[in-house]
Amino acid sequence: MPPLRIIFMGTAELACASLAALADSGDFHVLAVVTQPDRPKGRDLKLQPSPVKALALEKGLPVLQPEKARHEPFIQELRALQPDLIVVAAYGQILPQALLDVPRFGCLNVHTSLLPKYRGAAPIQWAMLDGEPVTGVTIMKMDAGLDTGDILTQESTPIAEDDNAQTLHDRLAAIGAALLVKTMPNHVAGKITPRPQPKEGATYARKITKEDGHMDWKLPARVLWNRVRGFTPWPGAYAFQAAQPKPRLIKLWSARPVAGGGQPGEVLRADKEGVVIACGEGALCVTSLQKEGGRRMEAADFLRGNPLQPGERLA
RNA sequence: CGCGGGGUGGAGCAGCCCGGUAGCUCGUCAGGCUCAUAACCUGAAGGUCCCAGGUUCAAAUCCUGGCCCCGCAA
Repeated sequence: MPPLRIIFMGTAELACASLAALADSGDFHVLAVVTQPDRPKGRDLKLQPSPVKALALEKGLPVLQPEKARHEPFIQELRALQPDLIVVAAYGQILPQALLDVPRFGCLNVHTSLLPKYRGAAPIQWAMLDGEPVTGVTIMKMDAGLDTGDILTQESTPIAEDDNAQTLHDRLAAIGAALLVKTMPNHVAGKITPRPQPKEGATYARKITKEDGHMDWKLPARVLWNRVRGFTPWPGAYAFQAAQPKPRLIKLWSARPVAGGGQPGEVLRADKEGVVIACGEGALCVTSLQKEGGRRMEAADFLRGNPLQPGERLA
């Protein structure tokens, strides 16, 4: 059997593992990589290629960057490539039915949740924020809805206490890539019967915003602990320390719930073990933190030059 | 040129505005105290103050250029 003719559509870092797996396998011929146009990024607001584009160039694969994938001229361009299959992972645009109809074996999507739970933009973070014990990856046959396509395969992974959104992301990316290359041949061979998603239990994982990372100390420590993990590395869990001329933003990189009580936001202790902050219920021991302008530090290092006194309130 | 903070013994910071002896907390090493210690006491070692120019009698400090790290914004 000749290699499957594949078009890969992806943008974010998450998609890179899948693209690499496809490109490195002899079973697939990647005709083109579709990714979002370069965007201004970084401190100089310079145009930056997406992680997927960077990888594609490294692999010597042709790159397409349409502003809108749904526009007819672009869909015709894809059609002309005569792909057998399109694989989509963290691409960032909704694809219309006309595009989904291009490849004869349809479009597959790598989604980082156990669908129908956590459809949408931020499934990894929300699974963690909700304190789920388990999450996973779903390979689905795409339809025109938002992550509503029929399920081909799924693989789960437990969410560990020391996981954060970054570690979970990396693990899911790897699992997804492996599951994808395993699923594709079986799908093409008709060995998999697509299962419609259960009607019950569907949830939507809305996009995370910068503001979500602002800690609300009135919430229970358990909830804030999940937020610290779920918002690391982006947007980061943060709080403000009173300072002149303006409050200083402090990012909380890692923490664990501990016993304790006090006014929400009050620093109860600050030593090499960490900075213990009272929450609405219980307390949070922050073990790794970073002030604006500074680099990330363990609590002991941070406190040497940035004293936090018991009684001080964070907002 | 999007806005801003920073680079000072091994770690984290102060000193810079207002040039003139390298400071603090911690770590390290040695000694002491102690049943003992991550605790306490005493002492010591350890620094091209990011780099290159400039101003000056004198630069960590002021000026110019460069490199690197980070927060915001996107």
